[in-house]
Amino acid sequence: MCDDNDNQTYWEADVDPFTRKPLWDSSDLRSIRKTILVPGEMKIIHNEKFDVPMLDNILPGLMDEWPWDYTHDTLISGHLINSNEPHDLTSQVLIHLGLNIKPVEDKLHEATAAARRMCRTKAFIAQFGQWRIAEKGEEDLPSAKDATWQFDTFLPRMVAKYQWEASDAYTALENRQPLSIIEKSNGWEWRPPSEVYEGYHPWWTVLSEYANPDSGVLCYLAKAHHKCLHANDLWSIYLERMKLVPQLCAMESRGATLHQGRMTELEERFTKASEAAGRLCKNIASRYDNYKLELPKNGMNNSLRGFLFDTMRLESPIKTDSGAPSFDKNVIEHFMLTLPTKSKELTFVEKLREKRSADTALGYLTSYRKYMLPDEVMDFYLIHSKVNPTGTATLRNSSQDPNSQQVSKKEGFNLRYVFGPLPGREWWSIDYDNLELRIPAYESGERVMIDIFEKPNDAPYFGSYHLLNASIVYPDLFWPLAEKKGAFKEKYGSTYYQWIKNFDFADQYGAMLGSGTADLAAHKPGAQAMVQARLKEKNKLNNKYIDLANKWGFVETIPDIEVNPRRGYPVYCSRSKWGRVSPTIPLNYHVQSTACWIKMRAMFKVEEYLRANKLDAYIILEIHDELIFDFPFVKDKGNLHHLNAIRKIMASLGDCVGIPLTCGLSYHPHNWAQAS
DNA sequence: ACTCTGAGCGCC
DNA sequence: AAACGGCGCTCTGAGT
Repeated sequence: MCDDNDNQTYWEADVDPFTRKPLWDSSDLRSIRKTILVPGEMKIIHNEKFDVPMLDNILPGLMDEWPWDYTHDTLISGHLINSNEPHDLTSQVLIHLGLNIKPVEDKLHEATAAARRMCRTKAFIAQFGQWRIAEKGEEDLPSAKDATWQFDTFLPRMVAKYQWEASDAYTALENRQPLSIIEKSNGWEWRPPSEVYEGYHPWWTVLSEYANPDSGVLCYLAKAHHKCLHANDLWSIYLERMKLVPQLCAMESRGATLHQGRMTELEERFTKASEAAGRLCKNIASRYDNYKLELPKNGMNNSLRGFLFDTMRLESPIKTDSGAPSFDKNVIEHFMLTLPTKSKELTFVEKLREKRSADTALGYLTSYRKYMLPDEVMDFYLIHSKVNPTGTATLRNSSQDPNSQQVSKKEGFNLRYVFGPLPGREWWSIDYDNLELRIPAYESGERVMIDIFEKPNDAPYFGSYHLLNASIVYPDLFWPLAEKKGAFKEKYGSTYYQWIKNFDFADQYGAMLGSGTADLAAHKPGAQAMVQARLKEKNKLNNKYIDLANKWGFVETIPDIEVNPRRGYPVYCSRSKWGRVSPTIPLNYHVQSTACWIKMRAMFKVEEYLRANKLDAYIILEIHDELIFDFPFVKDKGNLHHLNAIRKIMASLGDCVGIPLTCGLSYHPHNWAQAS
């Protein structure tokens, strides 16, 4: 089924590496997948009545045989079966059941869009008044983004009803039945049913015709998923993973608190900064042949582009993905270093940077305003970000509306300042130390790295991976400063230390030897080759996972001895059109996902601890390798013993996958920005 | 009016 | 052929 050659197709690799059985229990996966590209017709489970019938009417007996007492989630199982595939119901049903419900969805979309258009016409408004149509940016629809029509799926039926009840035919009819609405080029008109076709206008039922198969197929999909999970020894992993659902729900509904006063304070400061910088930019531009610069609200627009590249004739050293000259923060950094001091150009670039930073921060604050809800305590508000445990191709959760995993901690723009505990509460955060470095280090047995983690107080590295690499890449600069803790960082904080940090992240995230990006970050040709020569074991591990990914299509997390010692969570790696997995992906996915598996298991045990001790304390935010806690305020860090216990629990989860771990603790009594 | 993409930028 | 991983959000500007 799966031989190791370059021409293997995407789905031929979906084989369990242990049993060598296809991960797919369906009869012919290839033909099913092909149907994704060929819209087909599905037998719609249709009910003649207007009202959506009970599920049991559609699928008799289902309720009796199905274990509904346990919350099953096809998103969780779908992700476990193939982390890299679309997990929306339409795609999953197509893949696992060979049913295409897309046409029903499309019909609903078409009808809703048409109804929305109709409601906006003068004739309609004259007859029925102004109806409210969902629009982007409305205050009480904060999560309405592009697919606003989805908020109006009730509309076709409502329009049909109003049109029918307003018609003369309706009142004239003894045996009252809804008529059909016919769209004509000159508007809308009514015809009695006999002139159209037998039955009703589709708008009466377009929503239920969408909803019925939607709920119906879900049951069969769950069955297909479960079969697949059992067949591939993934059931225990699934059950463990399902514990996440109620816990994330609880986290979401509790929310995080923020203080409006602090928010206003920042908004005022950033608004002033943005306006001042923007004015200066425009003034400078006007000195170039009276250039009328229109600054974008953020990022880039044609006016700014024209001024930078055509009028000022700046030559960007970096190109965007599409090959156009870029002017992002790296380019700005470049020009700050190279443009002549006191030149108009330099001032412009500086001011543009100030404006962008202020605008970006303001943008985030605006989005927090959009989503925040009043709390019971004066001037405090709540934000309930949505957490999606199947939102990434790895085991990370994604966060949405707003994304609370990207709250700025930039100097001068630290937005964590607005978040913080209510009066009478306090926040704590615990994060893993070097989680994503420790995993490959211990897994590969890379002694040099392990020593750093195990001797955090010893010279020359004092527990710092950055310093290790600095010693390899800049030996002449490093070794004279090796004996004193912090000396290298102090002397080269904005140059070599910063560069080696950038290098480390590039290397950690898989920058390829030969591409030169890591070397560029380190400002030293050959840097990556030097580091890789020292870290042979880690390099071998990288190659191992690249090979595995090419062979099987996925890599696995390190097996958890408490859940399933035989296999880990399979994480699928996408292939390029030439059939091979990009070599930057496999180790990355493996490490990132193992890290998140550990953190997820830790969350369960921490929750147990909190409840077992009857604490009025909660996990309120999760940021990949970090948990934020809301505790009742106790003076003199009176909760410290609990936090230390939790820290121990979190670290102990490393034992399940054989990675020794430690955690760091921060105390936020006033706000999230301030830590002690 | 709606749809889609690219660019830019925040976090880990 | 080309390689720095994972995300979400906003605005732009062109296309439909």
